[in-house]
Amino acid sequence: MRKKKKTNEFLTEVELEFMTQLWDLGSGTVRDVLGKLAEGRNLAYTSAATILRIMEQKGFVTSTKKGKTFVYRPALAKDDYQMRTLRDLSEKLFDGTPSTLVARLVDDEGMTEEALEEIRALLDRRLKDEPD
Amino acid sequence: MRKKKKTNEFLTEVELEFMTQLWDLGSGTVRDVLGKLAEGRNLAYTSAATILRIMEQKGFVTSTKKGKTFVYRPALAKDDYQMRTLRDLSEKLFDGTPSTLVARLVDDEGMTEEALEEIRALLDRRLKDEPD
DNA sequence: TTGGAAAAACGAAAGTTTTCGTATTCAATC
DNA sequence: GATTGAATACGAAAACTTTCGTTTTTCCAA
Repeated sequence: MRKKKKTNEFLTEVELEFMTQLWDLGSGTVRDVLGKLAEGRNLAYTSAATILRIMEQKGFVTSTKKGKTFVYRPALAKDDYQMRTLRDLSEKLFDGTPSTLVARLVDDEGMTEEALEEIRALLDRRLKDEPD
Repeated sequence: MRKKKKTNEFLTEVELEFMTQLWDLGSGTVRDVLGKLAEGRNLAYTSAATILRIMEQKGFVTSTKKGKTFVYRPALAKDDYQMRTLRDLSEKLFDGTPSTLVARLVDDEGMTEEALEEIRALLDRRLKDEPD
């Protein structure tokens, strides 16, 4: 029996790179996305097209045809994907305790006072407005 | 010119699985790590040995010989790796704003009140004890 | 000392990801 | 209808990851 093909619910590195542009654009063609990639990134048009086609196969994006050109659109919201990713990371690297995750963020010297305040404000709001 | 080999500072999925055991054990042999993997995980001894050997090549672990057996040890602290990972994730998926990351955690319905309190306590401590 | 069990060394197959070339399709225009 | 420039379709090479089989080395007990 052939090994079962791994159906990953997570984006690969390049897929994330592309999806980030699509989230930003809302929707776009191969050329739109390609044009929005980082400066030094030299990727052939056909490569970009292939990546988007694969992403559609995997269900990460949908497409509609406009004239002869495909317009791609994210099939999942960035928020949702962010949360899914954090759950996974929390599980895999933080022993399932999200507070350890935040602890590590807070330990980070690179964090500005402002960012920290912002985070606390978020928590205060959540703990005040929605007491379980 | 052959393409430069990508020197990734991050663990692959299987490497993380192994490193997690090593962090927990402090140090261990191939057999120690293998024995600590999840129940249904059927991995040949030689596979485990290969993975640890590769991890050593990559600099993620070090080894010393005890009798005829290698004892492996993490070459980086879990804390450090957690932070490195969060920085990367923050950059790649959260537009470089860690507070968005925490926002997504806080939005998570699966988060317990207790975990939220814990996180706020962390922040209060950090903001109180170390005012920049 | 030596036979055997356990570990290491090594190579390679199989799977996945990333990239691109070539062929084909398509629509607009000449 | 033929031409042509742009897009899609497809296959495959290259790189990396995951897994394991075979061979070699090593220690120890009989």
